[in-house]
This record gives sequence, C-alpha cells and structure tokens, in this order.
Amino acid sequence: MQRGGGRRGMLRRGWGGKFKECGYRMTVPRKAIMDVLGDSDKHLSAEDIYLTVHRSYPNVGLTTVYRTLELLTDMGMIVKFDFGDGRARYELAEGPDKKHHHHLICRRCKRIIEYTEFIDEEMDFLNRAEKGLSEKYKFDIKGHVIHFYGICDKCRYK
Amino acid sequence: MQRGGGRRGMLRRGWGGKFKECGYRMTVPRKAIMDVLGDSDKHLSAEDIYLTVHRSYPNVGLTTVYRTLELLTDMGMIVKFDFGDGRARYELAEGPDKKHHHHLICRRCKRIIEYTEFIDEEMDFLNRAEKGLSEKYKFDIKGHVIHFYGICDKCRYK
DNA sequence: TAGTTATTGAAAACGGTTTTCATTATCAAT
DNA sequence: ATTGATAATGAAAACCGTTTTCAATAACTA
Repeated sequence: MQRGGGRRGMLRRGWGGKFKECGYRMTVPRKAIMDVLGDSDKHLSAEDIYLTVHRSYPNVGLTTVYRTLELLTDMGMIVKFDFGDGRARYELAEGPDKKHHHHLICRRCKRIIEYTEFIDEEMDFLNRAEKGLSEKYKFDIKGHVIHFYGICDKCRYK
Repeated sequence: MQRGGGRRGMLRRGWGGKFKECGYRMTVPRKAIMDVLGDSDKHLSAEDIYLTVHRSYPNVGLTTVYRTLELLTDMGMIVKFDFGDGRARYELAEGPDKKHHHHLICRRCKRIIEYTEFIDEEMDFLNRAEKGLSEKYKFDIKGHVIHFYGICDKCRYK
C-alpha cells in the first residue's frame, strides 16, 4: 500500500519546478531522495532515507542525503523534527497531501503516533495564545510544536 | 538577585532526602550541581552547569555533570529539553517554585523566552485532548511540550 | 559542444554525550 | 572513630549523528 496511492511522487511532481526556480540543479540523487520522502508517510531519519535510496542508487552518499534534507528544510518543503532519540526526523511539510497534525511519543520504545484529532480546538487556543504572545513579547511566531510524551499500549503491558 | 531570594538551595533542601531515599549517596559534586540548578532560572546546558560548578569545585568533571543530570532527570526532579541548537537544556521540574510554562524559541539567535500566560486556556484544550488521545490510542500520557518558533524582536530589526 | 560552476562522494573533522576503568569517597556496620 | 563494601568519580577514549573539506564529476548555459 505504501507505494500504491495518490501520494506517490508528490514531491517531485509538485515541487520539482519550485526547486529549479530557486536556482538549484535537478540531479539524480536529489530526485531519488525527494521520491523517498514523497512515497513515505513515516518520520524518516537521514539514515532511513539513505538506506532506501541506496537500494536503487548505491552510489548516492549519506552526505548528499544530509545536504538535500537541509535544502528541502530551508525551502520549507519538509519539516525537521527532534523526538529526543538522538537523530533528526523528516516529514513532508503541511500541504494538500499532509494534514496539520501532532505527535504522541512513547518514552520507552520511541514509537511515534501521528494524530490529527482536536486540531480545531487546538486552533482555537493556539490562535489566541499566538496573538497574545506575539504582542506581549514582540515575537513573530512562525510555527509551533506540540508533543505528548507517555507510554504506548505495547510498552505498558510488558 | 539571582542568588538572593527564596529559591536558593531549594533543590538541596527539598530533595536531598528524596535523593538518599532512592539509595543514592549524597556527594560534594552532586550537591554543587543541584545548587546551580536550584539557584538558576535559566535553561542551562551541561556545560553551563559544569563551568559554574567549576568555579567553586575545579575538580568536578563534565562527566559527573552529565551523570548527575541523567539521575535527576530520571527522578523527575529536573526536565531535559531540546530546543534544536544541538545541546540539551535542563531546568527545574514543575513544582512549588516552578510554574507550569512553555517556551518561545527564536530561530535566529536561539534565545528562549519562558511564558506562563494562557495556561488556563491551554489546560482546557490539553485536558480534552489528553483524555481523547489516551482513549483512542491507548496511550498513557505523562507530559507534553509546547514550543513556539519564530523571530524575536532583537533579531527582527537587524 | 564546450565551459562554467553547482553538486557530488569519500574521508576526515566536529561536538555533544557516553563509556571505560582505575582511583577515591560515601555510608553502614562495627 | 574505624573498617569494609561498593557507589561515585575524573580523565581519557570511544561513540555517533552530523558537518566540513576537497578533488572529481555532472548539470545547465551560451
């Protein structure tokens, strides 16, 4: 199912142009990395991506993966997360194919559950908080992160 | 002012006992590290703490700072944060001397602003979200983190 | 097609954190 | 107080994800 649906190749199709507009060259390694990100709905680490790309393009190096991820992050096409397990995770930025969401993180097994519930209620609170905080602290708020930490069901009973 | 008020020595006074109860020995380096944490209201890195402790106890090593911080974190006496600048930060856990709060993080200068506003509204939303998420995902929620990212006033005009 | 230059891969460097291990200090039992 | 078992320590080395270096290569422009 992972490679079947409508999400496939989204990054390349939708953003290939934007990529060139910014003056960057479209290369084989970059296409491959973008495809992996577009095909997955997981929270991939640089190494995850490297290993997947490596299956089709064994000569693409980990360095290039890091460099491309930084580029895509800076362009706002993907988002970099830190869930506290010592390595950064990347996922598609919010957009037509990616709903606004947050994460539950299991402190024991580090599993990450993505949820999209309560977003309306959240917006209510966030809008007011962002407005108030922006004014009081003269802080131009660009984004937010909400993480819930705890123990997942699999870990609780073992 | 930083060393004057009622917060002084809080960690040692309030938690020294708890510390021994857990079977840990109370040592000079540990007392020194706990004092630094109790005296400060900043978000200290391991190195910050090491440098401060080093002024009074030059033979306390960075390793011991890391080990003590891990211990205190596991005991729930302090909280470890990652604000995305590549080093962990530590602060007193919520309690009589530390109000529930969250953080604004400047993406440019990495400055961290602590705020305690909107906590009531937040609680409203969080309680409902935690309840719903716990049930739906069978996830035992222990805590949460809310970070706002943006550009602080000092960085905006330069 | 050629030339400019962005991009690449391999290896080395980096930096915060953790591990190793012999030494030292703490605490309970005397 | 003294002793003895062992938890805690500091210095150095290891660790590991990430970044930098640099010569070779590939992508776009003219």
